[in-house]
Amino acid sequence: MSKQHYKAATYKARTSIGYLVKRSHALMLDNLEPALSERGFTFMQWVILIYLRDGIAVNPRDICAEFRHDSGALTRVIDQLAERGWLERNRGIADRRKVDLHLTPAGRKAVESLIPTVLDKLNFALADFSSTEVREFTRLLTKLNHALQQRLEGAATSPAASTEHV
Amino acid sequence: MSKQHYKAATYKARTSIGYLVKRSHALMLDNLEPALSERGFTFMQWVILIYLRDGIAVNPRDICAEFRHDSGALTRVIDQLAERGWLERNRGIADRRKVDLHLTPAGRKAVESLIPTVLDKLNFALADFSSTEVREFTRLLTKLNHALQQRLEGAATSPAASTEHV
DNA sequence: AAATGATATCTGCCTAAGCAGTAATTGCAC
DNA sequence: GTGCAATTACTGCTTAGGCAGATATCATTT
Repeated sequence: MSKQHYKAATYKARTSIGYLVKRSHALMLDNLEPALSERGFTFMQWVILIYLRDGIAVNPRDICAEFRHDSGALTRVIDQLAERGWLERNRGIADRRKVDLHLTPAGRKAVESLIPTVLDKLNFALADFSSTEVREFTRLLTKLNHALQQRLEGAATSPAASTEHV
Repeated sequence: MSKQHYKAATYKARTSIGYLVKRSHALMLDNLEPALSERGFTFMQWVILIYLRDGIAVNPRDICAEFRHDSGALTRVIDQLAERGWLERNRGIADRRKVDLHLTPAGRKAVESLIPTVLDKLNFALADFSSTEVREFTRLLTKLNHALQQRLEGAATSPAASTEHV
């Protein structure tokens, strides 16, 4: 049985982790998106480009899993990026179902030029935080993600798991 | 000048607060939404109902500000909730531009019946966390939100503020 | 009090995300 | 090896969110 951090008698939505995470996400987007849009990029386009830079070569499937984005929607974002010459698609050689994505030189240049802007916005958001706080914040978020990822995967394979913790 | 928590030379998207927050948000939704949908509610419907329960009576404007939701989209979600008899709209008495929202008895019953499900999912997500961790996590998220909220409001009134921190 | 500007809600339009179904390919059981 | 289930990417359809304008009301200035 899981710990009872929240109890019905005392629960207020606005102090719950769920609400706070949702709000943080929205505020971070509002912080970043205008800067990207000025340079002609959407947030999802940026996400894919930076992921390609960090991961060298990847398939749409990996991006869907990492960013929990819809597979159909992703195909269309990749279409846009390919049309503008920032990445290329190649059928996977080991597994022909897959599509290997890699940045073109122009794409690499574009993403590198965006990085300072994004870092600036990130540092802007965390200006009041000490290094220790950022480190602890990172640790807690990673821990939450890791736990949820594992639990959700488990629930997908065994439907009974959804009530298992009740 | 803000602290330089992130530097271009060492930046990896997957260890940044921005990415981690986005991912947490997505995973929390995946955790909660199926349970709500089983009971015939969407996430946004739940959000409005619980906010009304906590805040007694509120206007759409407050919900937009709190949840950073589009005003037009919100009108339509409220339409749905009103049609199903869970809340009622009244023109504001002090200010006739505003609309006062309040739960009907049926609406209150509905939201109360959903709370255990939601708490269960929240506790499920935080099962590995100690009380101290949850408290610190809450504090850090609140701090981030508060900082961003203030900074974004400032940027809205004075456009120069967007580069002020560079 | 008249005029101007700001605020709150709503409406229509457009884009993007979510969902279901398809085709191609692979892995596995037998 | 054949058959069957699972995986990957894509396509069409539906729905919800984002954006720009319209309307009604209020606040402020003169």
